[in-house]
Amino acid sequence: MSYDHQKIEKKWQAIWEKNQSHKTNDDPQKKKFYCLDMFPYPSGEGLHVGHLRGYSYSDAIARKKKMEGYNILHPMGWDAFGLPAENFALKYKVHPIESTQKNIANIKKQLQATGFMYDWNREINSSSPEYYKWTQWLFLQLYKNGLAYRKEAPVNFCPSCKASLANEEVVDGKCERCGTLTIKKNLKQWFFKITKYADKLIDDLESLDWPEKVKTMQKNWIGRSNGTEFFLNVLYGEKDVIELEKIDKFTQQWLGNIDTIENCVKIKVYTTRVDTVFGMTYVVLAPEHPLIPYLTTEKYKIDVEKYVEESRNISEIERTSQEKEKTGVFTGSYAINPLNGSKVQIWIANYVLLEYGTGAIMAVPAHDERDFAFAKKYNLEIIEVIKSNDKKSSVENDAFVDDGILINSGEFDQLHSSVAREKITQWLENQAMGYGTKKYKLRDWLISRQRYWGAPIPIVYCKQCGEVPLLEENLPIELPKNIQNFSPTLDGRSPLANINKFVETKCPLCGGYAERETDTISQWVCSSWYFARYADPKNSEKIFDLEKINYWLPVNLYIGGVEHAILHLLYARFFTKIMRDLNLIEFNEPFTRLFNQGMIYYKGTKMSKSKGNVVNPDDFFAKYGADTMRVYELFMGPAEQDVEWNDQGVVGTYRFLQKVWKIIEKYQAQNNTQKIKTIEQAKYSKDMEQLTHKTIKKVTDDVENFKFNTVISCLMEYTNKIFNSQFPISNDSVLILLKLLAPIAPHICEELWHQLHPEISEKESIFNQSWPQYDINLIVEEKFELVIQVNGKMRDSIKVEKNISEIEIKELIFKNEKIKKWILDEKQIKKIIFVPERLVNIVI
RNA sequence: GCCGAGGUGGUGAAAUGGUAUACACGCUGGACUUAAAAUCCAGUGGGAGUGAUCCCGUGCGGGUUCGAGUCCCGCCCUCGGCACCA
Repeated sequence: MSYDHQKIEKKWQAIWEKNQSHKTNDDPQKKKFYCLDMFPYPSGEGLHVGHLRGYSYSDAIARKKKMEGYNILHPMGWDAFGLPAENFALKYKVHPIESTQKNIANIKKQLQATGFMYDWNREINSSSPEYYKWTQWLFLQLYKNGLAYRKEAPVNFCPSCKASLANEEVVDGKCERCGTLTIKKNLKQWFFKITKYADKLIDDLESLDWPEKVKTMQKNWIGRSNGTEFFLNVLYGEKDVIELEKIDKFTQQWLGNIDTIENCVKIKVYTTRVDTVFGMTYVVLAPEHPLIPYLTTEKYKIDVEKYVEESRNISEIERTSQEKEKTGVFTGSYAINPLNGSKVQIWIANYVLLEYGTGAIMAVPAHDERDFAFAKKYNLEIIEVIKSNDKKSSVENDAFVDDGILINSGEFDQLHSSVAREKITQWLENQAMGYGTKKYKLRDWLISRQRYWGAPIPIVYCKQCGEVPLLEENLPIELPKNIQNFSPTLDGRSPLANINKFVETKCPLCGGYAERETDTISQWVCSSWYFARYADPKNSEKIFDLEKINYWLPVNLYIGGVEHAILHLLYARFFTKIMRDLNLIEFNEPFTRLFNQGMIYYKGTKMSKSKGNVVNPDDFFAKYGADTMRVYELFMGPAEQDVEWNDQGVVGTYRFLQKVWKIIEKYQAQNNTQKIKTIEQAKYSKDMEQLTHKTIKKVTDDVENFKFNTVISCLMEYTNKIFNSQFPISNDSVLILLKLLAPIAPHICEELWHQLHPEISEKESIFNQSWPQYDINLIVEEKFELVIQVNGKMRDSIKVEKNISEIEIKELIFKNEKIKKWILDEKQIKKIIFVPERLVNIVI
């Protein structure tokens, strides 16, 4: 019987299904391992072999861990809400509920055909009311704890998706999904206060076994900086102070705690380089800064108004253009440097952003590249206040931006930058003119979407009571199903707004007429907590049971693409911290270890159906089988690296599996009762035993380190050794080969295992066998290959006893014909380097 | 510009500072076959030589070392991420 992959793969998938082999039971007595894949969205295009790479890694790890005796949680589910699913439904004019179900069924079939050991009893679907009930419930918990709020703000809006986006969903000013340039739109939107957790989200990264790249990306995204905020007294024109009463309420508020100091207007600036404050030669406000009208003098009014108007229009369209030419305009007013009392011009410029810091900066052209470029352009003064150690550099041509020794800085001269920052901040604090503070680039998370296919936000608006959260017992608020038109609208309102039956409701507080919030919750929220639900997926009373959470969570290993480095992984960490503060869980970080598998390219680009360059798993499985695909995908190259799919390369792994099959055939055909007869055979048998244990060690270690490509090459070598031998195959070597290969190629190994054990029932499985252990004593060799080098170049190698002495080696060297050629006279030898159990190097 | 990863045969790629190119693909030759496929065997970095052998070789230029793909310094290129964040 030859290797019929189609037959055996179908056979074992059916048997595993029938016996519920992959069902996970909570068993507090057993050590657990939670191995999680990022759940996919149920795309209408189905999966291609590129999608299956990450799943193949996690399945191999999960199966190996199972053989090592762990209780495994290896679940799968669907990130079913959101734009892709909805757009698919709109395109094919079906209801998203229907298309989502269909797409899920299709992908599930593909995953099952690949033979992954998911426990489908725990399948979850983020678009099912049983699930989004708890998404809504979490929203209410955030709301009650002041972590969800509604605010009118200029938000990123995608004109093509017709929905608002979170900052994280805007890449280079474009919609992360469809690539359309986003616009700013003033909308009343719901936000989650992720900024409250900024410090924890940075600091807790330390403890995680994650790729450094991802940690760095998150750190940069949160963008924490330490600096100083301080106030500058302001003069309207050259000499008049502006009294606070003359400023409108909004601007007063915006300026913050200014009125606690004096009764006149000050500008607040933020800097990380307060050590350079004596080099301040002007101050810059962002074009949207609310103080501008109060500061602009008559003489400059026309210029300023024109500039502000222009930058308002430009900022929306040209924000993303590569050429970021700095422009600006003088207001006519001045600010006073609190450190030395010098009077500096107040400018408006496009390179200062309102949203970051205080929307205003002190400009130190000598020590900041942007200020330098601006000062050169507008001919503003440049004062050097930091001396570099490097005598050659000067602030004539470039800003000097490193730390150094202060000069031209009064009492702070001669201090190093790092000391000066502390001293000057202290000085400002003593004068009540400033303080040390931290700033973040991270903004609060915008979660409302003006789309149909999402969980409705559980809030109503009542004429009497205002904004009212729904009662928990009334959850879920279900999406209306029987509607004709769920297309997004152009007016920035959700399609739900047109469904009176949905909108009109009663106020939970007063019972009077109220209207529902019609925006839905971003699908990123749904995926921010799903990993916890798998521990208790069917609980209808609680979001999950704490005991179950305590057993299974956190996730031991999380596998997925690097494209989620910021969005999903940041949101999930944020939700974990919230759930912990709500005492729903007792851990701090959701994913202890993260692994990002590389992408598979095909014909030069990323596999995708729209580009027509996919390898369809259904076709592939028919030709070579799921096991071959799994072996090939892991063999292609290092797991974290992008790799190119090669149709020809596949056959090598197919041949490998066939060879494994033939070995078992050969083993079964041979007479296994024969005793070892010859000396050669005895030696072979000993060498083979040693190789077996070496192989166990290598495979075990490399799987742990995700080096599956070398795991497979090692198993290929082992297989070749067994296959090419003229001597009978030992029982040990075939059983161990099958066990080591089983996590990667489960079907063929299960089949061959059963062929070797015809007496056991099909309920038994190779995956209930224990992972092979190696005996370190058997790996140790008595002899080794001694490399003989002359001047670092290998000239010969000889097999010698392990405990050979240096004197004995010397004798061997001088007897060696090949080496004699290189050494004419022993007096030539300068020295001899001995590397124990490895080599000897003769230096002449 | 800044941060990160990488650059090794015809190709995918191996290599705790110690035999560079394991494993696999492809290619060449051979066996089997009427033939092909499949399978099996041998060879396969470049150069010189009948040959044993020798020389040169891990993006480029230096350095450390008995010995460097690996460590250090300075460049070049590719790919990812960030980018007026004061």
